[in-house]
Amino acid sequence: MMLTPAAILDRSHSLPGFARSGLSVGRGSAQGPTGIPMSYARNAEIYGEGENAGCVYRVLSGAVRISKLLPDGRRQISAFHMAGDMFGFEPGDERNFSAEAIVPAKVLVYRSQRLASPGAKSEGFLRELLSATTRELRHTQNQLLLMGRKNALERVAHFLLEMADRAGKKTMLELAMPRHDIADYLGLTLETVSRMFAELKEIGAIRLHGARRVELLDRERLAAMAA
Amino acid sequence: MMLTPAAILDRSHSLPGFARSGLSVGRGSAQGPTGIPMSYARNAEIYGEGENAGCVYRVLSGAVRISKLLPDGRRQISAFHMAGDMFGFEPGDERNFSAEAIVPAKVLVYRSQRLASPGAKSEGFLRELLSATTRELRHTQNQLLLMGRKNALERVAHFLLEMADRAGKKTMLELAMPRHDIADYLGLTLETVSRMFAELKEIGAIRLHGARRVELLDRERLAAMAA
DNA sequence: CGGGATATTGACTCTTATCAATGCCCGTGG
DNA sequence: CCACGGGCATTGATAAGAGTCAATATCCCG
Repeated sequence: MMLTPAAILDRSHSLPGFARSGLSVGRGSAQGPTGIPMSYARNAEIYGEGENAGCVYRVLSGAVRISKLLPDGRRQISAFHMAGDMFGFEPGDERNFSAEAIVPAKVLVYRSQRLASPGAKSEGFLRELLSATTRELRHTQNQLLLMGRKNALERVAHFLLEMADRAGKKTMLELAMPRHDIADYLGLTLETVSRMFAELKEIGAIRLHGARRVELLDRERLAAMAA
Repeated sequence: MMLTPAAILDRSHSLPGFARSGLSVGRGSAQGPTGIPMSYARNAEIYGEGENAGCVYRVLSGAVRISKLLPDGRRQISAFHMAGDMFGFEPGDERNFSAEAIVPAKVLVYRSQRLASPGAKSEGFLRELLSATTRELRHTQNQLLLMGRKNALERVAHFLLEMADRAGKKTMLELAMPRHDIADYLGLTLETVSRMFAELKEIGAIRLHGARRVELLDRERLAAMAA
C-alpha cells in the first residue's frame, strides 16, 4: 500500500533537525524545480563521504541515516531522516558524511548548485537553505551535549522522545533502525542500548512489542531521565 | 601593546570551524556596517542561552568559548574562537549555547537581523552567512564523531592538532584555555586530559613548558593517534 | 516451519570518572 | 627580594559505567 506523493509530502512533522523546513522546492514553485524520484534498497548508499555535494534530497518513504566511518570501522551516525525530511545540505563543497537507506527508501533529488547559485529569484531559496542549515547545526550541537555529557540511560531516553516527537507524538513508536544504528547514533554499543531498553521496560517507562515497536508509557519519566 | 584593528583583522587564519569566513562585514563594505567594539573580562558572558540571537561577532583579541550547561552543572563546550574568528550565527532565533570570554577579550558586534533581512544587496551576505554556518556544521559533525567514537588519547591528540593548525601550524602552541575547558570541549574530565598530556609527553610526542605552552615534537605521531 | 539476521542476557574487563592529596606557578604584599 | 597564598595542574588510589566476548533467544522472512 503506497501513499500518493502529495500525501507523503504532507507528512512532514515537527522535527528537531532541519526537517520540516519550508524549503520551497515542491512541485512547480517559483525557484524550486521538481526533484527526480529515486529508489534505494536497504543499506544502499545515497551519497558517499568525499563526493561532490551537488544535491539535496527529500525523503518520500523509508528512512535514511547520515553516517561517517573511521578507517578501523568505528562509525558515527549524525542524523536519521524520515518521510518529509530534507537532507544533504552541504552547498558547494565535499560531503563530510555519507547517506544510506536504512530500509528501502524513495527520495526526491534536487540539484542544489543551480538553486543556490548567484542570480535573481534565488534569495528566498537561500534564506530557506540557511534556516535549514541552522536547524541542522542546532540539532548537531545538542547531540554533542548528549554524547559528551550524558550517560547511556539518558541518551536512550532522549532518543526515544526525539523519535516519538518526530513521529507526531504518538505513544506507539515504530523504529525504522536496528539497535546497531541506534548505538552508532548515541555513541554506545548495541548491547548497552539493549540493556537500557530493558531497564526502561523494568521501571515501567516503556513497553516493547518486538524490538522495533516501542510503546511510551511514561513520557514524563522519560523526559526527566533525558536530563 | 595593542595591535591596530586592521592588523588584528588580518590575523584570520585557517580554521576548521566557520572562521576565516569571507564575511564582508569589514569597515565600510557594501552590505557590511562597521561593528561595535566591546570588551569582556575573563569569564564574562557575551550572550546567554535562550537570549535573542540578533548579533554576530568577530574576535579581535583574547579567546571565547561557546558552551551549554545542564541543570546539574555538566557542561559541554562546542567551540573555541580566537582572534579573527566570527561566531554567533543563529539568525532569527534563540541562542542554543552561550558565549563567554576565556581570557579578557575584545570583539566587534554586528547586528545580524538587519543584515540578513529581506531586501536588495543582502544576497551576497546571505551567501557568506550560509557558507559560514555550513562550515560550523561540518566542524560540529566532526566533533560528534570525536565524542561518540574516539578514546581520550585520540581526542586530546586531535585537539592539539586542531589548535596548532588554527594558530598557523607553529610547533610552539599557546593554549588560551585551562584544562577544565579542554575537558568540557572533549567530553572528558580535567584529570583525564591531564593524564593524556602526560602520556603524550612520555612517548615524546609533545613537550610542556608550563601548563598552557605546548611544543609539538612529533606531528606525524599525533596525527596517527588522532585516528 | 525453518533459518538467518537481529536482539537479549550474562560474565568479565577496561577505560575513564571520582575522590583526594600534593605540587607548581604567578602575582602580591610584606 | 622573598615568602605567602590561591588558583590550576598533576598524580595516585579506587570505583563505576560502559565495552567486550560469548551464549542463547526471538523475530521475521521466505
